[in-house]
Amino acid sequence: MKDSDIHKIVEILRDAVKNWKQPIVTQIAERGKDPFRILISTILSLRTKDDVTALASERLFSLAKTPEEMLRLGEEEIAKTIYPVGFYRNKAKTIKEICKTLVERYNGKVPDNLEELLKLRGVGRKTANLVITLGYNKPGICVDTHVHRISNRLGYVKTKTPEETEFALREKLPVEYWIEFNDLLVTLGQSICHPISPRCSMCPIKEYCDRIGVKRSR
DNA sequence: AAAACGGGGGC
DNA sequence: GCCCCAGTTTT
Repeated sequence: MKDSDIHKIVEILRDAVKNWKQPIVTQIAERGKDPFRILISTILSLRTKDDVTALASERLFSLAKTPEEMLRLGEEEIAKTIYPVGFYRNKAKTIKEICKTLVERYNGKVPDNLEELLKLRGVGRKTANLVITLGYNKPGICVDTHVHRISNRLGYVKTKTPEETEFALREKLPVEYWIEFNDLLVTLGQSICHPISPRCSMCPIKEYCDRIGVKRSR
């Protein structure tokens, strides 16, 4: 693709994703933009299917809605509640630790900037950027495996790691698209642009795509 | 750079 | 049965 194609691509995807299933964290974000809910839901969603994540998130938030309330739950209780998300013991520990830090050092509020968010145990660049964009509506570029894969497949960036992709996008992606870019590409990635054997024939932006690294497609 | 965390679902 | 999944931390 040409760099100038990005405007057309975003425009097409904006229209197309309305008809597709939205990523779970985006769904949760739309219910009420509570940064704490976004943060915890994102932690739960790591390497875990959407429906399982949604169920676990709903159960956990029915027990506690704030860091203070959640801190009163035992680690075992959290683990039992969020089961069967992947890495559930690990995540229970992470959630407990994050709540403790939020209450003790951040007055029970989720930080609204990258630097502070990244200090939290279990929060990497992907999670931190998602909280900033969905929770605080601030410019940020959240790069997960979908964004990393598709940005390279399109030929928009040429990078080896998600972190490199984030910095490359910061250089060339128009800032007005930063917040929504992640949601558009994740939705496309889950519906059509799969890691293996993507369904290129029905992709709305196929005419702009270089298909870098795509061996077989449907 | 690679391993570890981990259960569920698709094929 | 084998492989993959909105990652991050540890070795």
